[in-house]
Formats: sequence, C-alpha cells, structure tokens
Amino acid sequence: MLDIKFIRENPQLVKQGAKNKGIVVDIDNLLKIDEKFRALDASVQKLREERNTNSSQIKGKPTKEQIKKGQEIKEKLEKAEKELTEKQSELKNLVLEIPNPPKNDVKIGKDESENDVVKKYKEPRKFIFKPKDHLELGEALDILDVERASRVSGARFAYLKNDGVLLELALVQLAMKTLIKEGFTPVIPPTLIKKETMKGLGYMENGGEEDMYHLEKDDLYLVGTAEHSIVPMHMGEVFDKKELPKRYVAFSSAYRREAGSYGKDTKGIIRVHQFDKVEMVSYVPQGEDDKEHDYLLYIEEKLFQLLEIPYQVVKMCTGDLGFPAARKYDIEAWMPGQNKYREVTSVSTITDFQSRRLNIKYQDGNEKKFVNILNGTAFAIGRTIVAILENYQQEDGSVEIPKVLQNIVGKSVIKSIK
RNA sequence: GGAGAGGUCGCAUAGCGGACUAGUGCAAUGGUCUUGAAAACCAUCGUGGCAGCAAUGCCACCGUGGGUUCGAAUCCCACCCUCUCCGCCA
Repeated sequence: MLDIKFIRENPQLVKQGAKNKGIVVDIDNLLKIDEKFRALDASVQKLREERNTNSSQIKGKPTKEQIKKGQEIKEKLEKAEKELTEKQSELKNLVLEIPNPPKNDVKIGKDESENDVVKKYKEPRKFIFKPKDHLELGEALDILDVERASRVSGARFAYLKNDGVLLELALVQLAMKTLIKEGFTPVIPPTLIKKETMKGLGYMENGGEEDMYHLEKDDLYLVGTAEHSIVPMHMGEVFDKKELPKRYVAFSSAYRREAGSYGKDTKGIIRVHQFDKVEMVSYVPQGEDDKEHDYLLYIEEKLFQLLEIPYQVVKMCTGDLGFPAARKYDIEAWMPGQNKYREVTSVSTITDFQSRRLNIKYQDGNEKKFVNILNGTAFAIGRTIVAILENYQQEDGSVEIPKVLQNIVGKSVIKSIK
C-alpha cells in the first residue's frame, strides 16, 4: 500500500510507475475522492466537537434542551459518519489497487522477454553423452516417485525417497549453516495463517487468492512461501533502530495451487503444489534496501556457487515485477535435461509497501518510520535438487553429489540400488 | 471439545455511565549534582488523522467490529487472542 500523502504529492510518478508495470489506475479519480473524503472528515470532526462540548457542559441531570440538542447533533453525526465511512473505504480500495512503483534503475519493459541477464556464472558443462532430465534420473535412482504421488494426491505432487531425502536435508543444513553464520535468525514458521493475516499481506487482491489453498472449515490459508508467515511476525510492532537490520532464515513447506498453469511444466517436479524452501526475510531502515538487496542476491549466488552449478542472474523489467516489488532479481540455474536456464531463486525489495499495511515501524530518534522489507529464496529445495541431478549426472545414470554436500549426505555418489 | 478468568498509552497497574482532557509506578530520554558512577532531584515521555508557514487547535484510538445513551474504557451483542482447570492427543 502506498502512502496517500505520497500519491497526493507525486501523482505523476505513481501514474507512470503503474503504467510501466502494465497496471491501469485512475489517479485523478482517486485524488478527487480523497478531496471529498477530507472535506467530509472536517465536517464530521466539527460535529463531534459540538457533541463533546454539549455533553461536557452537563454536570448532573441534563435539561430537556440539552438532551434535545444532543439528539439533533447525534442525528446529523450519524448521517455524516456513514457517508465518511463509505468514502473512506472507497478511497482505501482505490489506494490498494496501486502497485509499488519500480525503482529508477529498473528497465521499462512489458514482459519477461525484456528482462536482462546481468551476470553469468560458469559455463554449462559439455556432455559427451545425451543428458537425461531429472525425472528420468530420479526415477531410475528411486529417489523420485511422481506416479504413485499422483495416485495418492493427484497431479503435481511427488514422493522424495532414499538419497533424495538425504539430499534435501543436506541442502537445508547447508543453507541454514551458511545463513546463521551471516547472523540470520533461523525459524520454522507456521504454514497455516489466518485470513486476516493474508489480507494484511495484500496477496488477496489482484487475483492472488486464486493461487492459495484455503481451508474453509477453519478459514485458514496455506502459505505459498515462508515469507507469508515470517513478514507478519512483527505486525503492529516498533523496532528500535539498533535492532535493524533484522534478518530471518526460515525453513518451511510451500503450497501453491498453480491455477492457470495447466500444461506448463507438467513433467517432473519443476512445478508442484507442495515443495520445501529455505527463505530469507530482512527488515531494514528506510533507504537501506538497495544495499540489502545486493546482499541477499550475493548470498543466493554464494549458495549456488558452493554447489558449483552454472547460473545466470536476471534482472526483471518493470512489466515482470509483480505488484508489491520495486526491484527483483532471479537466479536461473542451468538445467541440462531441458537445455535451458530455469528460475531457482528470486529476491525482491518491496520497500515500505508492506510495512505500511502491516504497520511495522522502527524508532529513529523521535521519529517512527516504516521499515523496508526484502525477501529472497535461499534454496527452493525441489528445483535445486532438479539442478543437481541434471548437472551432476554421469553417463551410467548415477549422480555425483556436490562436494560441499558430500560430508552431510555421507556419500559422494547416488547410484541405482537396483 | 467442556468450564472459568482476562485483554487499558514500552512493561506493570488504577478505572465499574458525566473533573477520563485515561491516573500512578517502572523503564526510557534530556538535565542538575558527582573525580566517575549509583542514588536523589527537575523536566520530557503513546499512536494516527485534519487544519495551519508556524506557535497551536481540533478529532479519533482502552483486543476487533457492531449496538444502547444527550454522553461509553465503563453497559449489551458478536468475533479474535491470552491464561487456568478438565477431556482428547503426537
């Protein structure tokens, strides 16, 4: 959510920002409503003042005149307050439809085709044999079972088995150890959150609700990422500036309906309804989000460098940013089985767009300011396993385990046990 | 799931229809004193909004949302949360 004052003072910037994201907003109409709202607000305040004066003049038993006057004010006030509430919610709904404007350094573009590759790490490996895809490898090694999962749970679910499980746990260990060393606070958060919380996060609008699992009986939502339960951890709180930056690393399952992605990535575990993830969330003071953004990206890169998997860093253009992000980078790992780079992490700054809505502040001298919030993926475990399988496969179908994980897994190669 | 207690300005507490314009203690901040510190003393000290260049004035907020009343922290209703006991349970 943007600050109404900011919109008033920078209508042009807000308009342009929305346009660059490909979102249509009517700022002129919003400002007109804002003006009406403020006029109404002033008259309501005046009426309340009258009411307060009238009742504070009454000491003991009120006279008939006093009661009559009070009733008159009350009647007028009820009408005016009703109008005010209506205008207010109308205004608020309009404000909520305005996206966070992209940062100046973000390229203006209409969709993902205009994103820029800003960095490449390592040349993709040259195979002397035809590389297999992760599903073929995983099934042969008996670490993945998609078929039985589809019978039990439906499409887009998977069983991870045997060394696949050890690999997942090793990745979690690696991410946790690395980030704890960096000073992050480890958390395992709840994965069911209240509707109120989901609303506060602002993911119910813009069709976001479509992608979330909802448990109707209890009116709870399954998180789509740990960010959904980590960010609101501090709602309504005021940090001391000394406590910032506050950084969390969370491990949790993530649930996505993947509505509207029928026919896309149907093979294997690239796109599933449930996957595990290690996620980072930072709260930083105003103006420090750019630095933090670089830092989180640096950590993401470092983790993939530890795995020695070739990747590229992609900087999103305005049209591919999403509603709350002001800037976003993805890391795309090379997937030999598909002969292309695929998204494995994503890191965004959402500036104070969410903290305003969730009311998360920090005390700076005698001023209270909204914190800037950033989030990024450490490991999306499923896709990282895909990348490992495909990049580390051998001609005989076995898969080498990345050096950095060998000690944790307790072996150096995953071989078929058949 | 059943029974009960409770949610007040960072924390603790007062408040039981009109001097609540929410009191007090602690903590915090600034100062006096001190070689330094502690103590003591003095002062400041919730959040948001509207109007104004400003000093300032006004409005709202006592878990949330409704209601009763001339007037609500206080009474009524619903919901949320916390705690205690019982039941069930990894």
